[in-house]
Amino acid sequence: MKRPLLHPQPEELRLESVLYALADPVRLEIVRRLVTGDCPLNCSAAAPAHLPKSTQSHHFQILREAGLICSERRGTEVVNTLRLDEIEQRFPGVVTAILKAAKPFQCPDADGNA
Amino acid sequence: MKRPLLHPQPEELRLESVLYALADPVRLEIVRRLVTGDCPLNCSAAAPAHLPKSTQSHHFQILREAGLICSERRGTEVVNTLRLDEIEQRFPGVVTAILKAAKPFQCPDADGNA
DNA sequence: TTCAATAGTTCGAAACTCTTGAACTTCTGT
DNA sequence: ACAGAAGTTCAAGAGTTTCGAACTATTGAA
Repeated sequence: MKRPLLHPQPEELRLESVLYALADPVRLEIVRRLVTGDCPLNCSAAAPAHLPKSTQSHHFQILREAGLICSERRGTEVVNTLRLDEIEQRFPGVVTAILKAAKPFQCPDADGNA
Repeated sequence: MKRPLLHPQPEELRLESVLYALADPVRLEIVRRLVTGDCPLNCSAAAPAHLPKSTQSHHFQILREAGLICSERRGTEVVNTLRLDEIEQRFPGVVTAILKAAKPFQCPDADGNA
């Protein structure tokens, strides 16, 4: 079977699902990594080290179905990007405030400045 | 036994717990009711109608232990208030953005103005 | 084309959490 | 002291989460 990584449309995003997805330390960390280096990361690179692959896969599914990330197959790997703009448009300030609160020490911006 | 409604200190608040608490539709609705009418509400008044009391109690416990609400016994009932200022100070913008996103239609303020 | 390696996904079982009725505790008014 | 009101605790069934084992898809040789 081939379920091709379904992503919700912007209108379909549910606030509860977004919060639920971010309420897990592992998933919050994944999102944090995706936002800091703003290039697509494959699953292993985005997830904390030593996390079993099956657990990884589960977390990425939850992030994807909440609409937080977009995952595409690229050869043998799946690369992930944050859907930050869409989420900001639908729920302004929510994810940015969470990400700010989640990392009180380091705050590099998108242009690479510290 | 008498566990006297423990509340975490502001420094003890964990972002994950706050998000987790707000990721449930029932609890989000409770918080929404507590913020709109900004007077203390007892559990039955703050919770959605017809929710079993045991379930109510469970949800209030999670909100309390996440640090989102303060619950005090007042005679035979327990009255609840949002700990909005403390949470805003610890995680600026997070809960306010969530509450804004959670109610796109209605925004009556405390004075009864629309 | 076939093989092995790499990157993820699916399955299944144990551990954990959520929901809810039943029983219990606290406080108030009579 | 008793009945009633408001919550809490307990226990059981349903639903999740975690993670190893088996599986699938893609690539790059041989």
